[in-house]
Amino acid sequence: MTCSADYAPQLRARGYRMTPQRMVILHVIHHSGKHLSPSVIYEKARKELPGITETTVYRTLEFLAQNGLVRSAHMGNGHLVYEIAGHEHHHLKCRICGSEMEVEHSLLAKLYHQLETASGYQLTDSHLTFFGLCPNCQKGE
Amino acid sequence: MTCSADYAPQLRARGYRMTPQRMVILHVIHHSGKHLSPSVIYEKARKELPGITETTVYRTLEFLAQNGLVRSAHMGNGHLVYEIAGHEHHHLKCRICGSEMEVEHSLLAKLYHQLETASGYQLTDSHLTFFGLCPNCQKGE
DNA sequence: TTCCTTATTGCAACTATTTGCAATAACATA
DNA sequence: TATGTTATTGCAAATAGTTGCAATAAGGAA
Ligand SMILES: [Mn+2]
Ligand SMILES: [Mn+2]
Ligand SMILES: [Zn+2]
Ligand SMILES: [Zn+2]
Repeated sequence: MTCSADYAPQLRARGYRMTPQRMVILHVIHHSGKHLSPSVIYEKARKELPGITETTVYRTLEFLAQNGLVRSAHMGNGHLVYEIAGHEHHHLKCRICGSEMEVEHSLLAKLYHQLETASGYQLTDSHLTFFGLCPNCQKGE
Repeated sequence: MTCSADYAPQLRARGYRMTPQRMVILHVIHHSGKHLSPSVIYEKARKELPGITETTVYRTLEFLAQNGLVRSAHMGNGHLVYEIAGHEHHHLKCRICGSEMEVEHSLLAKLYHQLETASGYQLTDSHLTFFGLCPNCQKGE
C-alpha cells in the first residue's frame, strides 16, 4: 500500500488529511488499472480494512474525483465508475456487445480548442464516453 | 395532449403500444423544452394522470430513450435527465456556477468522422456534456 | 363489436446512493 | 510528546432507482 504515500502530500497541500480509508481506496483503484464501480471498490477495500463503510466509499470517491486524484465516468449503464487519474483519454463503447476502446485525448485537442474559442468556456474535464457500433456488430445491421 | 398522436405510429410500427402513461410522459417532456429529471416528470405527469407510478415513469423514460423518442443526458450531478429527441446537440456546463450552453452537433461532425475512421466504430449517440469554466467564472480563478 | 394475445402497468420488495449528525482521529502547533 | 482544532468517519434514516410477477388493457383479428 505504498502507492498512497504519493497521494498524501497532494491532499495535505489542500488542507485535507490522509486516512486509512482513503489509502485503501486509492490502493484498490490504483492497482486495478480499469474502471471500477463503487460496490466493487467497497468489496475490495473491505478485505484490507474490514470496518470501512459504503457511505465512506461513496463520499471518498466523490472527494477524490473533486480533487483530481481519480476520475469518474458514465459507461452507459447509468452508474458511475472510477479510475486513477492518469493520462487523459476518452472511451468508445459498443451499444450492442459492450466492447470498449480507449481514445487518446490528443485526438480531441483540436475540437476542445474550437469549442473554447466558440463558446468562451474553458474546458476542464476530459473523460467522455462515445457510443456506437463496433466493427463486428455493424455486420449484423 | 394532441402531441402524443404523432408518436403513436412510431411505437406501433415497432410492435409497441401507445398508452395513457406514455402519452402523458411524452406530453410533459414535449412541452417542457428542457431537460427534466424523472422525479419532476413524475410530479407533472401525476397532475394529468394521478394513478401513474414512479416505476412506470422510470421504465417509460428508458423505453422512450431506447426507441429514439427522447434523449437522456448526464448533467454532472450523477442523475439522468431527459428531453425530447429533436435536433442533435451537446452541452457545455460550468463547474462553478452551473450555467449551461448548447453546442450544435455540426460543430463536432468532423471529430465524429475522425473517430469513426480511426476506430472503425460507427458512432450513434450524440448528446454529450462538456464541463469547464464559463467566461464569468474564469475571472475568479 | 367482441375476443384474444401479449405488451404494459402497479405493487411490493430490493438494491443503490445521499444526507444529517454526533463521535472519532489526523496532524499542526506548542 | 501532549493538546486542540476540525476534517473525516460511521450510523441510521431518507431518497433514488430497479426488478419479479400477477393483473390489466391496447389493439389486431374475427
Ligand atoms: Mn477511462
Ligand atoms: Mn440536451
Ligand atoms: Zn459490438
Ligand atoms: Zn460559471
